[in-house]
Amino acid sequence: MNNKLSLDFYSQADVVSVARQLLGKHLYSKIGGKITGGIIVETEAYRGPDDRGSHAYMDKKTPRTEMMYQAGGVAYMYICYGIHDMLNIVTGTEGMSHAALIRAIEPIEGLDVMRNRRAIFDDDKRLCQGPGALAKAMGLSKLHNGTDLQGDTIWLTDEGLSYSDLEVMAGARVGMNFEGPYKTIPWRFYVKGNAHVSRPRI
DNA sequence: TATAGGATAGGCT
DNA sequence: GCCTATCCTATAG
Repeated sequence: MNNKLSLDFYSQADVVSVARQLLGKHLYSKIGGKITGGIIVETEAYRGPDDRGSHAYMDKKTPRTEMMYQAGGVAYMYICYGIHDMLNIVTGTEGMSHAALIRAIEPIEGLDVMRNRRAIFDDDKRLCQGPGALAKAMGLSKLHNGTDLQGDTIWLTDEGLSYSDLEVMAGARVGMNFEGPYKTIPWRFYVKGNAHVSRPRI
């Protein structure tokens, strides 16, 4: 596997473009000696400091957001609603607080492991459908915050698959509970008609 | 220190 | 469709 995404990819300045480019890339994790992974089919871009939806809005620096300011190519993970772990890909250069949330993958590797972690045995399309579900299926938690994506714990590859603009939908991000332009800005990208995309398909 | 609320998912009406 | 578990984080006092 020599087709890991490079630092050049992660250091791109435009996180919205990166989120779009991530569709079709493969995401893998190796946790407890078990490899799981699949094709990214849904992402969202978070562009601090101007993005009100970002944890780094207004350049907010806290212990939690610290990882978002690292140079691109590491994981930013945090817990949402006390229950769900979220996996983000940090992008841009050091000091930029940009990140792309991975919301859903189409599982292709380690299906049995994912079924067991999720305790779902009769509906594979639900295994990684949504950011919390995906992290659980792949064995990821906020313990993996800061993981270097060039390593062998979490990594992304280009397997030659890409989706054309005709196959991709852009819409408002999920869970934006505030008012203003960033509530509805179309920074959520997903593969049209793909069964593994999470709920709100609008 | 105390407390309100969140980039969700699953179960129930 | 509506409801809420669950606990960490951020912010205020």
